[in-house]
Amino acid sequence: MGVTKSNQFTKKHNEIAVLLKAMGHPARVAIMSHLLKVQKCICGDIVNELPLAQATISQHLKELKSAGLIKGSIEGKSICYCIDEKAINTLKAYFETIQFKLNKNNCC
Amino acid sequence: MGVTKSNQFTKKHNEIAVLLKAMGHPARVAIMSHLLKVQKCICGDIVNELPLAQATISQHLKELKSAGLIKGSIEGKSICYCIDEKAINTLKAYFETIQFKLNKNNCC
DNA sequence: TTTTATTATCGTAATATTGCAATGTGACAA
DNA sequence: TTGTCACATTGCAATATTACGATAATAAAA
Repeated sequence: MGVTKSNQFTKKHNEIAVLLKAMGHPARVAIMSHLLKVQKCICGDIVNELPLAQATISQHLKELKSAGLIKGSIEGKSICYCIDEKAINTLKAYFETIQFKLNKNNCC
Repeated sequence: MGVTKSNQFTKKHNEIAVLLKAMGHPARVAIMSHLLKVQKCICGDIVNELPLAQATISQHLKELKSAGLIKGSIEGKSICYCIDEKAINTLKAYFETIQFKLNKNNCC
């Protein structure tokens, strides 16, 4: 065992889970937060901002990218990262919908 | 290694990460979705809805609860579950803020 | 061309997660 | 009191994640 049975769930549920899982780590939340704070794309000075080794940061960036939360484009010898708005829109809409439906429930 | 260095990050980042991580699994997204669909609190028929064993569902519910995403109250010999609005509000506000700040950036 | 800067990848160790069968527990019913 | 229902917990195997040092890889600078 130890394998998530993704094929048993709907496409939508898997899509949401992938995005949320990618952000479900304080380092990755911090990375997103930094990308947001500095405005525009950033040519990775993230290693200096976080208390993690370069290899670790690189790994976290890879996960964020493969989940579709950030984009990275090569700029000379460094790489510019920025948040992918689409993913944020998806997640915001998701929680908005939940909140809306919750308001129609009269419980708890 | 293999341990998340949570103490190295801010309280806020950890708080968000805990919530997102808890929802970062298709089964748990599906559970939330079901709780939402049936309206009001639900006396756990979740096992019948998902393709997972009872022990596994119980574990997922425990994680959702300990992260603060759902509440459970004993009702005779079964348990009524419902989504904790506070957590949803937190997450919705979080993504709303990101989206808002993104709009002020002119990049990508 | 050699060096330097920036990022990625590999290998590895420590730990966490996922999933389930089996078993435990507490409330109600018979 | 014995059984049953609804969950929780335990114990385990399989796999995933986190973190980092060492080592590529690539592009610009000297």
